[in-house]
Amino acid sequence: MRSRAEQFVRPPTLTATVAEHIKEAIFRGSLPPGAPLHEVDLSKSLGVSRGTVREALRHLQDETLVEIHPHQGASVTRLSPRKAREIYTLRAQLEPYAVRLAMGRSAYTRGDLDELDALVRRLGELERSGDPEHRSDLFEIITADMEFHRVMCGRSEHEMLMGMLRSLQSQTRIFILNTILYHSDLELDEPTHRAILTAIQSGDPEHAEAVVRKHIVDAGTSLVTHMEAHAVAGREEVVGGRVQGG
Amino acid sequence: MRSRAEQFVRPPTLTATVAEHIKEAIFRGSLPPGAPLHEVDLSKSLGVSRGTVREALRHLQDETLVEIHPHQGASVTRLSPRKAREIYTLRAQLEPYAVRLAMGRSAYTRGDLDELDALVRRLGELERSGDPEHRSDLFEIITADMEFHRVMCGRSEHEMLMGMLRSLQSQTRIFILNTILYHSDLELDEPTHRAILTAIQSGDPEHAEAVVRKHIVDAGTSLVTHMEAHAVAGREEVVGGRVQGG
DNA sequence: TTCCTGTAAATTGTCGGACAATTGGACGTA
DNA sequence: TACGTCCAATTGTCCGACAATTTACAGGAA
Repeated sequence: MRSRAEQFVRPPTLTATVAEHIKEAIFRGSLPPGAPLHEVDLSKSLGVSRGTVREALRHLQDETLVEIHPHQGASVTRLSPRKAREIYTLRAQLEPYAVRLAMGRSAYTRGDLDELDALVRRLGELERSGDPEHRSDLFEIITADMEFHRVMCGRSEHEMLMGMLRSLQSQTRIFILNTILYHSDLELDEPTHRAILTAIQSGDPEHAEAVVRKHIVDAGTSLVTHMEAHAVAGREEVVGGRVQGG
Repeated sequence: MRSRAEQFVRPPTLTATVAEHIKEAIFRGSLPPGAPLHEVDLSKSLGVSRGTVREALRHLQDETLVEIHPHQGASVTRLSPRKAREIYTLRAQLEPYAVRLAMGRSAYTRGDLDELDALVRRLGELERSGDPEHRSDLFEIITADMEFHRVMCGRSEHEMLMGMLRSLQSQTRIFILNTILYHSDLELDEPTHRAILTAIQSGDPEHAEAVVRKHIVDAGTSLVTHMEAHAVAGREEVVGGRVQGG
């Protein structure tokens, strides 16, 4: 919280709003991986010009949430075990580092810890009450999960690092939502998140770093194993647990 | 290398060409940090439409090479010690990791090592013969430097990691070009690059990793110290501290 | 049938002009 | 000096148009 005067919420540019809208649809699963993003259709259904849609799509491309093939159009980024592995290995490198940075400066306030605690509890409730077979429930679970990671890393006060993590976590959302949905042997994240919080509270940066890294490595390994088991040899692209022709 | 028939060089989209053109100008220093990027001027001087220029600028924004302030226009990203520290700390995290990945799979071929060796030698020649007070000489030196790092990390075969490093190295170019230029107490990079290559050839991943990390940490620390000492008017916060390793 | 080829439809890439929205600065007044 | 108004410059967004390219399909040849 800054002590400065209140900042008014500026109306963001239309392009940003459109990009946010599409992103949200991807996060919720209404736009699954591979879904075509037709410029004219989008501009008509959103009531904006084609140019604005184009700009929004380019931004999402740079966030690697959509793929653009020249003269063929844009589509939601497709999934592959390889991409999953890359995302999780990078997160396993960067998130522990962020936590170490924050702890090295004793940056977690009492308020931060309370916030993390609340997020862990909320995650637990959602995981117990929700049905991961339902997109809306799964969306809530993933949102709580990502929020925990965001807050956890936020205190690093490392702007560029946070930018990278935001992108990686966005992509993580797509993977979890569209992979787990069809196979509900989902492991609960509440215990590990609880363990992370405890480690942070312990005040030992190296310990916390190790716990965070292990959590991410385990989650990544589990997801990748899963995807590879359900992928058909020779076909790398996987969408929503089904194999797409090449 | 695919065994398929030869791939013809596709004419890239105009937007990509324009973005590349502007990027090159930034790398060469003809567009220094803070330089305004006027949409109409650019479109007229490049002979393309304003929309194309806009798209190109958005891409460069997502690469954090230009800043866009709503209704005020775009400009080349400004420098700050903080940004320098962020860039180098991230590189110090990611490049050693890339080298470790590559060495763990024994991915460096004889050809790779020869290529790296040639780059080290070229760097040495440039550093000895060039005058770092001249932009064109400095540009060549930096290009050889970055090329070494690119090849060094390229064998990691980690697409997403390479994407991040490409962006970080692009920004590194801006920093070096526009900081060193005015203060020629430049440290020669040939010896450290030589040491890195030797470490890679030694076959010990942990050793190589450590050498790479030290090189980047040292370079970052030197640059940040430099910037803080010579803080220029118009720059924002100047915070103490040095680039920390892993 | 299967393979090839050429044509047409669909979609994106790029252009130019137009106007609204916003900003920064010049100007005038107290 | 301080303050409020007006104006010019620039970006944000829209529209319509056409070129370039890909894809689908129909039709012909082996």
